[in-house]
Amino acid sequence: MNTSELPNLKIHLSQLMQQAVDQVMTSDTAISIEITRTKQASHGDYACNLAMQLAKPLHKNPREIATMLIEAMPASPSLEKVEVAGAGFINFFIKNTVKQAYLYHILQTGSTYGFNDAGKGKKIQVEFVSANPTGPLHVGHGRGAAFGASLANVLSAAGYSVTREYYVNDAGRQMDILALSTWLRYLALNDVHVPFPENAYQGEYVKDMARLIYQAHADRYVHEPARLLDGLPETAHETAVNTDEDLDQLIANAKKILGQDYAYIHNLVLTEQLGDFRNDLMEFGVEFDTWFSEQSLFDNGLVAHAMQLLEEKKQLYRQDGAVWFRSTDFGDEKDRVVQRENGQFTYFASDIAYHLNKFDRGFETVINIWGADHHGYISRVKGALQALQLDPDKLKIALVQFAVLYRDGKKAPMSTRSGEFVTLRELRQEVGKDAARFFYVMRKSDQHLDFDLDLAKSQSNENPVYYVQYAHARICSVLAQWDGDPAVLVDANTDLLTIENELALLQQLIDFPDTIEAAAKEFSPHLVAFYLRELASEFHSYYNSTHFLVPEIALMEARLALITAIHHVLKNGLKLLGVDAPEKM
RNA sequence: GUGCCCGUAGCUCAAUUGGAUAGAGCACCAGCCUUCUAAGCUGGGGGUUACAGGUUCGAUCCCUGUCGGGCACGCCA
Repeated sequence: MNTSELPNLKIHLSQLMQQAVDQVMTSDTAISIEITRTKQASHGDYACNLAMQLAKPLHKNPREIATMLIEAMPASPSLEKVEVAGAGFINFFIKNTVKQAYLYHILQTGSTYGFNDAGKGKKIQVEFVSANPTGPLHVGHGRGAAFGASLANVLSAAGYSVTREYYVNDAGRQMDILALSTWLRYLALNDVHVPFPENAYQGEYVKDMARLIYQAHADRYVHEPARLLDGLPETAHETAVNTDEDLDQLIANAKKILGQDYAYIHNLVLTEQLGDFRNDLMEFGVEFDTWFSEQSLFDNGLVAHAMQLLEEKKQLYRQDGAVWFRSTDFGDEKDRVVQRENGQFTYFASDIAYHLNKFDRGFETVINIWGADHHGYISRVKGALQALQLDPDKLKIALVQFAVLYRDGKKAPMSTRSGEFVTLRELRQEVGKDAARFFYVMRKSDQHLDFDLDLAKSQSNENPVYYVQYAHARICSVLAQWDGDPAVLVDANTDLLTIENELALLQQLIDFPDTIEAAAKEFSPHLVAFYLRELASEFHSYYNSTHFLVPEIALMEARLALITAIHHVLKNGLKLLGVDAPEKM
């Protein structure tokens, strides 16, 4: 058999059904032919529910239609038999020889088996994490990172041309607050003490950055501390401030006092934080093609440009000294401010410019991965796209629910500002990259995730990742003991793979490309995780019931060919999820 | 109060998006190492899919209502 032209069985069957439909149907009723895998062996390998769908338009009972379709269907060398079952299902039984023949295909494609061209090379962008560079990444960001990276990998494997992007919020007030926080800590190192604002960044990493400046420049950035509390209430000398207004006044004072030097502080904290993120994410197996600066949107005039376009389309108006976008025209609950009374653009304004820019860069589909707390933001961004005459359906928002941390059976507090959180780095150090990555994508992204730290730390066999990795390691171990040339396995006589376990494994291997395609289509990398666990389960069962290194050479090589194929699929699948496939455990 | 998401075994989660008898893992019970790694395997009990209606050949999935949980309702990001 020519292995390079092996048909995708689902596509093959749907083509057969299409030809049957063309024979049976005279009118051109709109139909969609869905071929699904069956759950039970007695129902064959694949099923089609078309006859039930056609019952109403044809005014006939489904079983009768099913019989007609089967009779009209061209013969296929791949099929053992086709049956009508249940209420009108058409069940397809695939010949064992076809399943066995797939093994050659898998062995030949190896590290690329499972990849397909469902995406047809369409340019797609995945923007994820995009956390404010104002403090270390925590376990909440970890979920977005794991989900986004896995989704991007899956999309890539499904034939899309994927760009992974991180949007850096380097332009806003939060960065000013971090710069101020760092400078105040630095002043303290120089014995200039001001009560540290309650709503500034409290974390230790702020003190670390302050120390960095102090060690390199001593008191170089201590200027006129007496003016620091200008315009603030008298109490600010004794008690820490805690209102937004007071904090903004402090920032303004800092900018005035530091002058040109403010940019140095601002830039240093940004560089430090981004460097830390990049390193942290890299060790988590997450890398980006583009780090896109929000500030660059202002510097390159893209925000002004976007605002001008909206203005031309009469989508902006002035009220109470601010500039508003008519998002209610596009289904939002209320209109939104794009430029504040003080002249500053809002985050929303730069976000409009950013999304306009994404489509200007030629992406056919743009995926944003957001925390679930941002869901109220969707309608205004899509509204803005619509106002700019872009198709809002080309922007897909994948909301990732929060990961709630449990320690000693109790909820762990999570607050970035107060510095009370478990960092992603700590999580990795405690449970390992692989367990963390797998754990994160074991759940559907729109489900809340209970992250039990004690369980994850325990390194016990409750961690599902070990189960899959162990299957991989066992195969490597067997192949090492065999110590033969893997090339000979391509010529193995796969007709000898006839026991139930082996045929089930073959079918699962055949399913792998379909799983990747479904995961890409549904933005559901968890399907890959579940698939891998099921494959590992079937393999472990096989391993326990059947000996591979048997004296009969032909039988041994057939079995080794099978487990080699499993080895490839486990490895390829784990790679999509950012999990290592160790050869020994 | 209004909007969005969610509610499935004791616990944590699936269910090919409307398909056949709702499945796994933990936990619990009983077995399997003289044999390629026991981080494994085999068997067992566990369910009114929160509740009540509706739509149709068929509903965990779609619609309405009730209850319960999360999130969002800024000239913050």
